[in-house]
Amino acid sequence: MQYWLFKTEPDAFSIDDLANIPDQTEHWDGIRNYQARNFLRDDVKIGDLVFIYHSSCKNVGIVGLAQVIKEGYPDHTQFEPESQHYDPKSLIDNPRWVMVDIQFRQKFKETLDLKTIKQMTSIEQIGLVKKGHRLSIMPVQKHEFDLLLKRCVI
DNA sequence: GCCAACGTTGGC
DNA sequence: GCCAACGTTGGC
Repeated sequence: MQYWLFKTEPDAFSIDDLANIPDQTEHWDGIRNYQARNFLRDDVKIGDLVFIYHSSCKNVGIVGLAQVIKEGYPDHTQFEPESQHYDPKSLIDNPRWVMVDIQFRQKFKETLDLKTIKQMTSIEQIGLVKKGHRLSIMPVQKHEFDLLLKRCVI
């Protein structure tokens, strides 16, 4: 069992959107970064727990928890010319981009904001607070997950 | 909206 | 395979 952090812009898709879908399940499409793709394709497994992180918004931080219920499979939007994520170079019999399905687990009472996360010790290794921090899919170590979850208001 | 820090692209 | 130009990300 592994732990992850998925970023999303709440204006496009938020933790509330996930919670409000009838089966509370959504495919995490649109990832167009090779490192993130490799995580989705090779490492994200059924049962893994996922922090949902809101970026590019007023209240940046971890907002909730989801769980992986389907492992990597082709992201259909890469083949849709009208999609913002269309990739004309991707071949139907050799898809370049994959996605996973996740299901809502809980929304925290408060956002665990980035500022707080940065102030936490023993968490320096999480990609989120390292230089760059641009991956939209990143692994979280178990001890980091435990520390972060402990700070979340459930 | 700014801008630093990246990743990607493409000419050579 | 190098690397400059370009596009994107994301906090502020």
